[in-house]
Amino acid sequence: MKVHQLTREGLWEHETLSFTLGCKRLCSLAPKNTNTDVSTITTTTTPFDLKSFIRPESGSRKFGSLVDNKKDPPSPKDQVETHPGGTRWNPTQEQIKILEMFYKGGTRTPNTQQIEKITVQLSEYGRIEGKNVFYWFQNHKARERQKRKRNSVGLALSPPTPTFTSSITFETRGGIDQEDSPNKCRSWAFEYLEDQSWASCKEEDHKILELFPLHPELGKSR
Amino acid sequence: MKVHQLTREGLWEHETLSFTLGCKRLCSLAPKNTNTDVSTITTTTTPFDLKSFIRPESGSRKFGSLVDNKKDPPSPKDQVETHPGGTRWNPTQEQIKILEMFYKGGTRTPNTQQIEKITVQLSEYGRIEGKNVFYWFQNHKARERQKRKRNSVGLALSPPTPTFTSSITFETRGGIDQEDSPNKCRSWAFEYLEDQSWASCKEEDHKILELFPLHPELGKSR
DNA sequence: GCAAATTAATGATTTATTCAAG
DNA sequence: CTTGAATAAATCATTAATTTGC
Repeated sequence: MKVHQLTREGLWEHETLSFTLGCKRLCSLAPKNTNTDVSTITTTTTPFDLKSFIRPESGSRKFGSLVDNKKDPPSPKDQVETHPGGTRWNPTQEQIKILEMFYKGGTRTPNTQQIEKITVQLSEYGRIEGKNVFYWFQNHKARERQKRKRNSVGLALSPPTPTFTSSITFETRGGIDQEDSPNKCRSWAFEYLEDQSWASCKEEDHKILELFPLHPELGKSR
Repeated sequence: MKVHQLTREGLWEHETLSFTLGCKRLCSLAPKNTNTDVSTITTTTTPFDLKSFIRPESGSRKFGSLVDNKKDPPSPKDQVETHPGGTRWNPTQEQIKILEMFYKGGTRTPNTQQIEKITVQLSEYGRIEGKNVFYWFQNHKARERQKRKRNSVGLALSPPTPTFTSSITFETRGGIDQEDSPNKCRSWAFEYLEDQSWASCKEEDHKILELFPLHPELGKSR
């Protein structure tokens, strides 16, 4: 359904400077042996899925020395549900469950640290990358939003009882589950690039994590 | 799939795991001594601007062993223009110049590798982070777009000559400077997290960069 | 039963908007 | 008022559910 729109008109030719690169499209075929490195405690991914050489960028590994805590295959129900081919992330039941717990707990736009934390934990149940976590929250939030909107519109349009028909939209309002507001503190993944405080974070987990309340501010939503 | 559908009505109370985090808002006050580490060749930033301890997360450095190519103070015109206070990036003339070159060369949404490359290069002229480069392209693209739209609308609305009034919008059309289309290959910064192929990239710069054409595909624009 | 065809979900990207520093 | 930074909305694309004809 819905084929791609239509290509823009341009025909562009070259990049002035010789920057080129590995096409992500292709890369995505390679599993790109996730976490392991930066992740801290319990990582579970396989060392490297061969085939990773399909992907030019991933080239050589990089400081493999660093955290060489490369266990062998995962633990729980390992592969099976973890995108075997290596394309896009396919969350397992447990992963979804945990993610939803966070969501219900109020997490909407986790910052880099949170993302990595969550990623590490979820990696217990299958391969997963930080970006998957990030995207999940993005999408989940957006889709809850549109679902709610759709509902409210539906209710507004459909004639019958605008009265409280029990809790149809449950507690998705008020109380804890607010739109998002706080947490704008989320920094971006590039932080890893610049100051990879993550590697060191390992030892300060608790110390750091307790420094700030999860919802430091509440006003200033947008 | 589709299972978890309505696990929602839960009541979650606490975040099972004790995730909390460091607020980015605060962090951004700290310069967070950029690149140095990951960057490859010619890095120029100062080792670390002290004051970085304002930021809780940045804690200790991290594998300083890895690329210890930490030169001392920059070279060209060092600090001066590089956000002294430490808030947001304030590009120097040279940086803008180079960025525009890339833009005119056709770069719109550089991928992680490109970003880092560019960042390294630009860091010659002042402090800069990968995300600055990313945002610059995002904003520049968007604003060129809206500028163009505004112009075309303006022309459409204002009665006079819809004929070619020379090149008002210069080469922002056709030829080299197309909208964006390709380059969807851009991967996200999280890649650094997962597979930090960057560290190794240093030695394979040319090798890797020449593997793929910049605009591998042309259809499927959006 | 089962595999191709279709549809529904949802992961991943890009674009549009908004916020706010300077 | 320009523009760096960040978020939300829209869109694309792939996977799994499901339907359908055999």
